[in-house]
This record gives sequence, C-alpha cells and structure tokens, in this order.
Amino acid sequence: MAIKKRPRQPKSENRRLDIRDVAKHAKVSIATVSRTINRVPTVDKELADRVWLAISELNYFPNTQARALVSGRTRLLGLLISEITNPFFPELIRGFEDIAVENGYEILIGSTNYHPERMSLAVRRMIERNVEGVAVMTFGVEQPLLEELASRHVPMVFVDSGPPGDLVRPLLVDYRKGIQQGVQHLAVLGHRKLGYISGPSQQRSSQLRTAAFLESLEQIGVTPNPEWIFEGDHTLEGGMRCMEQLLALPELPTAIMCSNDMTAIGGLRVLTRAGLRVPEDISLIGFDDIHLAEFVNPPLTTVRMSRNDLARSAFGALRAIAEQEQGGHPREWKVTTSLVVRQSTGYPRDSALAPAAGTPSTKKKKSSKKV
Amino acid sequence: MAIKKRPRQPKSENRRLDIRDVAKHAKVSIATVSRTINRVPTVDKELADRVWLAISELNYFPNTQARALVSGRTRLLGLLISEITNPFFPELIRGFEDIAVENGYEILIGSTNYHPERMSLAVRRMIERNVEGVAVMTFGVEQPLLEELASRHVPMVFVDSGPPGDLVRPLLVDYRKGIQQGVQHLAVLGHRKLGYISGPSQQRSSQLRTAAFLESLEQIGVTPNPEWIFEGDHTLEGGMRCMEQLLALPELPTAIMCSNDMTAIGGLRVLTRAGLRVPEDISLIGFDDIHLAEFVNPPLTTVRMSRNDLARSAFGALRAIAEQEQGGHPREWKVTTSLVVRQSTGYPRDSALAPAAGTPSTKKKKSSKKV
DNA sequence: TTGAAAGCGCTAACAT
DNA sequence: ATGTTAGCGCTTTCAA
Repeated sequence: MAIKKRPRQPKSENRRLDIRDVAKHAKVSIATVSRTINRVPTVDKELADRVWLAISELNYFPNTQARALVSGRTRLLGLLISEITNPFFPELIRGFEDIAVENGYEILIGSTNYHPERMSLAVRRMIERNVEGVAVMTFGVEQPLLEELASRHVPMVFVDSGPPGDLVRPLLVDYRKGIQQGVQHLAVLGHRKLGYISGPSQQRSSQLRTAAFLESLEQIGVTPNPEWIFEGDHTLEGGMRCMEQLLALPELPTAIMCSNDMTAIGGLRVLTRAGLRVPEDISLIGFDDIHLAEFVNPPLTTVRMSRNDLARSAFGALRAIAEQEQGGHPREWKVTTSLVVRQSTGYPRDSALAPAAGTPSTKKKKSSKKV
Repeated sequence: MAIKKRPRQPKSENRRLDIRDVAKHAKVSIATVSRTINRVPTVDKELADRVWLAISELNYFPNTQARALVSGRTRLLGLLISEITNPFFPELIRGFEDIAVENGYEILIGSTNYHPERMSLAVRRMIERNVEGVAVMTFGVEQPLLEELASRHVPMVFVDSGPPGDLVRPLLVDYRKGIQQGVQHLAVLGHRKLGYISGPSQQRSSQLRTAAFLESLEQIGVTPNPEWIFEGDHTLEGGMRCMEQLLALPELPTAIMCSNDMTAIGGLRVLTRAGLRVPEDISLIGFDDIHLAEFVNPPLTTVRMSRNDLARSAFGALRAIAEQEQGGHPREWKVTTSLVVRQSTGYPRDSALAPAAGTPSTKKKKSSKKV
C-alpha cells in the first residue's frame, strides 16, 4: 500500500531511506551503521557519534522486516484472547502492551470470539508472522493448534496451566492468597459457618482452591464441616445442583464460598428461587471476577486476579523461555489476587454485629447500603 | 527468540520450512511455488496442484517478513487509540480486527494513554514496522507526528476530520441522522419546547450538529426558539455555564439536546443542583455515548455512532487511498448513528401523555411506549 | 508456461 | 576497530 512501487529500475524517488544512505551520510560502511544501531561495544566513539548524527539528520528508522528476516527475531508476541469486548481483556492487553513496548516488542492480538475457525485463524496468523511466543489467555484452545505451535518451537504461556512442555510455562495464580482474602472477609463480617462449592476435582487449579479454602478455615480457627462442602464443576448448572443439595440440609451455613463465579451465580439463582435473600440470609462469594459478576442481583462479591500481574508475568515468562533462562530451574510467575467486595456478602443473620440485617456500610465503592 | 540460531553453517535442524522445501517436494522451481501461492493465473493447473499438495503436506506457511521485504507490502495497519480500557475502543478494535483479518491484514494497536510520549512512541512504532496506513481514532494527536507520517506517505484516516492531504481521509459521521433520531425521540415523547447546547462554532463537526438540530426541528414542525439555543464548547464546564444561563430564563424548554455527552453531563449537574429532576422536570439528551454516559444519574439518553461502521469505514478508506482509488473522486465513508435510550428522557412535565411523571416503561433498551 | 537469478534492507562471518 | 560480502526467504524480472 504505502507507495506505488514502480517496477524495479527507476530507484523510485520516494524510496525509504536505508542503511546505505546513512552510511554514505556518515562516511562509514553499512556494517558500522548496523553495529552502531545495535550498540556493539567495539565501535569507535567518534564514528558512532557520526552515525547517530546522520541517523537523526536523515530521520532514519531501520526496516523491521529486513532485520527480522536476517536475524530471525521478529520481536513480535502473540496474545490469544477470547473476546476483546469482554472487559477482562482490555486491562490485560493494556498491561501487555505497556511492558512489551517497553522492551521493544509488538503484540499481535488474536481474538477467538469462541469460534474454532477464528481460533485456528489466529494461530495461523501468529505462525505466519513469526511470533516469538504466544500468551494463551483463553481457555478451550484446541489441542492440535497448540501442537502446531509447539512443533514450530514457539514458546507459550498459559493462564493457570496448559499442556506441559519444554517451551511451555503455566502462570501461577496465587489461589491461596485469593481464597484467604475471601474467607477472611467473611470472618471479619462474623461468619463461622462456612460452606464451599468446589470445581471439578481432577482440575489442578480447583484442587488448589479447595486446599486453600481448608487452610484458610484453619487460619481463622474454624473446623470445616464436611456436610457443607460440595463438588461442583465450574458451571452454572453445577452451582445450582450443589446449592440445591445444600439447601436440603437440616442446618445451613451462613456463608458460602464458590470455586468460581459461574458456580456462585448458579448458587445465587437457586437461593433466590428458594426465597432466601442474599446477603441477608446467606452470604455468597465467588472467584474470578468475570464480567457477569457485576451485573447479577445482588452484584457478586468475588476474588479477582490482577490483569496487570497476568500481563507482566506472561511477558516475563515468554521472554525467559526464549532466552533459555540460563540460570537454574525455571522461575515461577505469580499472579496476585484481590478481593472485590460487592453486595452478595454481609453480616450473618443472627450476628450481634448486624445493625439489622444486610450488608454493613463500608467505605469507597465497596458494598454500601443504608439499612 | 523462537529458536536459538546457531551460527550459520550447520543449517540448524529445526529451521523453518521455506519455499525451497516446497519446491523440492513438488518438483518445481521456487518461482512456480511463489506464483502458485500468489495465484498468478499463468501457472499450469497440474503444477499448481502439486504445489498446493506439497504445501499442505509439509504444512508450509510463507514467511511474512521475507514477503514484506521484497514486495514492500507489510499488510500491517496501525490503529491509534487513546486508551484501550475506554469501552469505546474494544468494540472498535473488534470490528477493525475482523475486517482486517478477513483481508489478510494485521493490526498494530498504539495506545497513547493521553501521554505525548506514548503518542510519539506509538507513531514511531508504526513507522518502524512499516504500516501501510494509520487509522487515527483519537483526538489530540500532535501535528508533528502526523506530519512525520505524511512525509513518509503513510495513508491516514481520521474520525470526523483531520488535516487534509492527498493520503488523508476524514470519516463522515452521519450527524444529521443522529441528531434527527434524538429530536424525534423527544417529539414522540411529546416535547415541543426544545433547547440546544452546541459545541464550539469554529469546529466543523459541531456546526454540522447544530445545523442538523435546526433541520430536525423543522421536520417535526417546531420553530426554534433562539433563546433556548446556547453555544457551549464540548466540555463539562461549558455545559454547566450554558445550563445556568438557560435556567435564568423566564420560560424553560421541556427538553434539551446537547452537542455532546460532556456538555449534557455538565448540564445535568446544574439541573440537579438547581433542584430540578431529570427527566421529570426536564429531559436531556447527549451525543457520542461515552462511557460515563451510562454511569451518571440518571443514565444519559444519547446518540452513539456505530463502532463497527467506524472500523469498517476506516479500513475501507485506508485501503482505498492506498490502492489509489482509480475511479473518480474519493468515496465518502459514512458512519451511522443510533439512539441509546436511557433514563434522562421522559414525557414533558404537563403532557397528557405522562402517566404520572417520569420515564415511561420501555421494552428492551429502545424507546417505545404504549401511550 | 517455467526456471534462473537478481535483489529487498539488513546482520554477522570473515578478512583486514 | 572497520569494511566486504554472503545470505535471510521471498518476488519478479528476464530469458528460454
């Protein structure tokens, strides 16, 4: 597009400046220009100065394509996401763009829009453009696509976990801390009877969450009641099913933590249908902070992971893989969590703390309700 | 990164497949492979078949860098935005990604984050990567940067308008239609006394809006009352100032349209402080549908432009410039608008239509009411 | 219609 | 420390 390229001959008038122009202008060889630009330390100070001067006088920018072609390094990273209009992603992209650009990388965004075709197109685009690594920030990417990348030795990072491999790293979300934040929030409100709906027990990340829950209970000096612990499957339906079983119990907990938001939202639905009020009768807390969490009624208190951490960890991990991380065992890339207090948590029903019923007022945009 | 490149000799084991591998496999010359891939029509059908077969058997992807280097076409487009976490942009990006990818382009996103430095970094990145065009989707990009692009013959499109030039196109937002939608919405509710707060009269886009307002009034058979028409400046403060003046008038309009949302939000603030209720006492309607519009109290009814239109127009315009748009005068790229009915508009105070006062119930998010 | 070969702008080996 | 030069993988001329 840029400019109509005439055949080859007439050295078109507005051709881009190239390294030879700079060399000529600075009266050095093109090799010296290249070395200067790449900060090879052996270049004579004076020559280097001449080169830099020429560069700025001519306003020369090196041609990335040519550099990439010869060096094999594109300084391009792929970011595979599900849908950019899902508010989780813009924040993530922002962090990723920031750190990538700081380090001289560009990012190629591939949205799958939940379509298998778009997904494979995205992977294809990344391979064609020779990305130096891919951050897979969405679930459900088909195995063959990942193999395609792996077979071409493209480093990958996954949120949470992915197929293991030499060039593959999981990002470690700090579930322990996240769950702890949730449990302590409930403890502070005065809850001692806590229930839990887990994710599928085969999934590593949900095992971690369950373990963290139990551990957090211990920290607040509460003995878990096995009756109140259910195994869900991280779906809305799973959450509903578990909540129904729970409601059949003779004694109910005053608060329930769920292994993810979808589970909590399913649970919420059942609670509401059963005529129980959240949080007046029972408090509910999720995990993930998906978009929907803010829009259910009442808005869900939940634990979210830092998009910025995620972005920086993904970048760092990709870079470390690529540069072979000479020193010792692979580093772990942690992602921190934070509690997002909305309106699905409040004092327990019979608590002395409760002004009457409902959520206590808190500062800022945290849950707040005049009773 | 991708893979540790050993010096040059040992033809590293896991080098990428290249066109020669395909040529060998298909028993043709690399020229034929190239022609086949580029769908040059003169290739013999049978040879072409062999080539395609080889390509798919080897799972070959052409190297974009090499192609770009020799052809001078990167198939890369720059998208200059202010901030990706502003919800205006993800939608825009989505549309842009869709159409770009459909056409074999990639997009390079540059966020300015309202920092002059980031802005020039973004422009620099685009030039370095040799983008074939830039869609400038944010205001306030500094002139020198645009000149930098122009001097390198990079085609540009601007939302609404930008510095004119041979390789520059404005996108034309259909203000007339947008304003009309707003005015008719008010007319349907029963408003006949309409006020207007314009933008700065030097700015072309606000002239267009004002003209459209007057025209729309005529269409609904209302004679404009010059007393109720104020010139704002598209800022919050301007909106407040105008609204204060308006409130000093002996007779007030029942509804006010503003040239943009910030103006309306400023106006809303003054109205609220003056103890007037919106929309019970006075209806208010903005233009743009900025993020904030949804979160003010009451949420602002406004006119928004289609992000998808914007994206597609930007892409189309860029492409047309680049391909020199052989046929006649440059095409116009229109962007449509739509009315977003929220809660700042309702029946006029003394309307027989009003059930009591306040907003009529609406179905969906569109205006529509049973009278 | 096909193939051989000349570059695209740059980096890095090699020579000096 | 600097210059010369051979490619990187491809497209496109040119000759056959």
